[in-house]
Amino acid sequence: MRYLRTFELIEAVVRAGSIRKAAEDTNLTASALNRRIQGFEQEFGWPIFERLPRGMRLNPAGELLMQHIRLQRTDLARVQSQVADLSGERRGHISIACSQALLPYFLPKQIAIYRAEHPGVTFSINVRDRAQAERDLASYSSDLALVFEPVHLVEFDVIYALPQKVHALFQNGSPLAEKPDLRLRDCLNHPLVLPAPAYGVRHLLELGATSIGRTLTPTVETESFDLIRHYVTQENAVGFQIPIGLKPQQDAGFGHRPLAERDVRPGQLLLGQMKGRVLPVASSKFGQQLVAALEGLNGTWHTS
Amino acid sequence: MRYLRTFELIEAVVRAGSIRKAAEDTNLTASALNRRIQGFEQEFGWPIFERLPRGMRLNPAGELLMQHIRLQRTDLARVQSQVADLSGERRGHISIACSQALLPYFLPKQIAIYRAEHPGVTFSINVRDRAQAERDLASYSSDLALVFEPVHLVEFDVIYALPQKVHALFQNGSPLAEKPDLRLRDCLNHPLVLPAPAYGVRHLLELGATSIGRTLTPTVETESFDLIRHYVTQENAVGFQIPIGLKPQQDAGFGHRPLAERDVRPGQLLLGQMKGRVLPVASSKFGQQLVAALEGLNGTWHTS
DNA sequence: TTATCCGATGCATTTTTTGCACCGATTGTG
DNA sequence: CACAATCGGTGCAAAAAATGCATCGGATAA
Repeated sequence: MRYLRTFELIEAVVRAGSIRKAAEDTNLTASALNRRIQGFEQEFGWPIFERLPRGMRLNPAGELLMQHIRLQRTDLARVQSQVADLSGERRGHISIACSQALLPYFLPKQIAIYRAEHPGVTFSINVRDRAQAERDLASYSSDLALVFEPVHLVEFDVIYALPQKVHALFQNGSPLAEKPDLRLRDCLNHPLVLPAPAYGVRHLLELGATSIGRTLTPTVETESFDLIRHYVTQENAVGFQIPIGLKPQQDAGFGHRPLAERDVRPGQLLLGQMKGRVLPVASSKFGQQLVAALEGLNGTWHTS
Repeated sequence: MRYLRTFELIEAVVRAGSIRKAAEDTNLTASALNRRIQGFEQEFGWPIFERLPRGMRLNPAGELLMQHIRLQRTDLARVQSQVADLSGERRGHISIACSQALLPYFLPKQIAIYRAEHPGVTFSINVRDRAQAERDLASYSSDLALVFEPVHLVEFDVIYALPQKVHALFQNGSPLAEKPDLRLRDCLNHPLVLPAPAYGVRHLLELGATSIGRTLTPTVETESFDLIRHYVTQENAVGFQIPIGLKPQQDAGFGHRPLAERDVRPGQLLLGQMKGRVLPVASSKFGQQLVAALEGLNGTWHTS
């Protein structure tokens, strides 16, 4: 879009931090770029950058303008998506902020299903923790968020909520597989492989441990759910995950089963969007498909 | 704003209905304008106009684009207003859709009060009936609406609601001024000067008349509240208005008093904005001032 | 039929944008 | 302290884009 060029250039300067660097990125001369910025500021009525001896930085007015630029961009994308939709061809781009647990099975399958019917649609999958996901929505970086136990819930419209018990992962042949009911205290006797404190699973485990007067002392603490899954096959340790990221029969060398609800309360996997925002057609339809898929899981082992 | 020029031109073509007419309005050649439209359509990816033998008309894609253009414009205005606000000077433009009753006293006074403190702010006052007012908000033509008994109330965020009894207007010396309690049936014996059916006062009167088994047969029916006020000074007729458009002591040759509540239920004067929209600073502050002013009226004769 | 109004297009002209060379100012370094 | 390295800003000429003019072909109304 030619008429959005000025905005692109402004964003380039913001990213690069100086006109000269931004000029290289945008295949322009520093002088040309400089004058476009100055020209815009004149039209806009106020400077949007602070001139520092080492470059340019947005001033408060510039920050406000950036919000406008982002809104403008995503709203144009929405219109184009809707226009494509009414001419029959479903095009567009869907950007999702999601928890790691969705990566191995759920999202790949859902994306494949959607793309089978609408090959013109492309996807961005951004792995975000629960706080970042909300920021992503607020800055229009993502259309949909699918996260476990988000924190704030302001500016967040919940489209669907799927309950998820916390599952314990253990080596094949572990005695944990035998008990009629899996208690948290039994797990705590093993070495623990825990997600970092920012994650919802960890938060629920901390709550459960506190209520029985214990503290969690992780042997391995990580941000990678993948590592948790693989580590329990190496040592007789216990890891924790939510079932949507697990297969019903794990044949990768470990087993899993839900923790007793009285020890660790189930969390919620929330599908949401930014409050009040009208999504592009593609994102909206994909959201509907996700709701249907999540509804299908509800009541099955995936939620237990 | 130079970069919005294309949008202005598109709007000009929409208004004029043909490129050649729009070219005159915009001080351009038809050829230049034509090529800008074509250029935009190419960038946008789809035609936005239908080429008719007698001119141009928006196609469905164009209608969607117009929504975007309007949003874009008003959001830019919001940003500029906020920027002006943070640099101390309060600038901006406030657009209000309102009922006629607000014109004689209430709005002029409020605008004057606001402008005394913020001379940089300008106003548009658009007289709209209750249905049009909502459309104005939805199309971003107005920031605030101050209307009596709006109809739909979808997409409408009520900021404040002020109860308003329907008042009867009559010639000085009319027997209607004497009765201890003014009943609707007493008014119906006089010639009636009624607002057109689209107006809230008329609607409430119709309801009241129906409930006592009468019908309203207006001697004069008009869209002008001003005419109603003046007509009752000419003939011994009865007109109807809401008190916010009246002085406590009418010295213009007529008196007024509220109808009994059991005959005609009071309506509500609603201050509102479009649901979910973030208003520019100026509009937002003026809205707060209006709320304070309306609160001050509540409980006084203005609402009785 | 004829006159009229419409959008589209080739070509010359005007306006705008860009690149180049250079300035003054600030900062970090030896 | 000098010196090199950046930074944003500016005058001027070249390149690119937008515009105006003349004109075409098609549809419509009188």
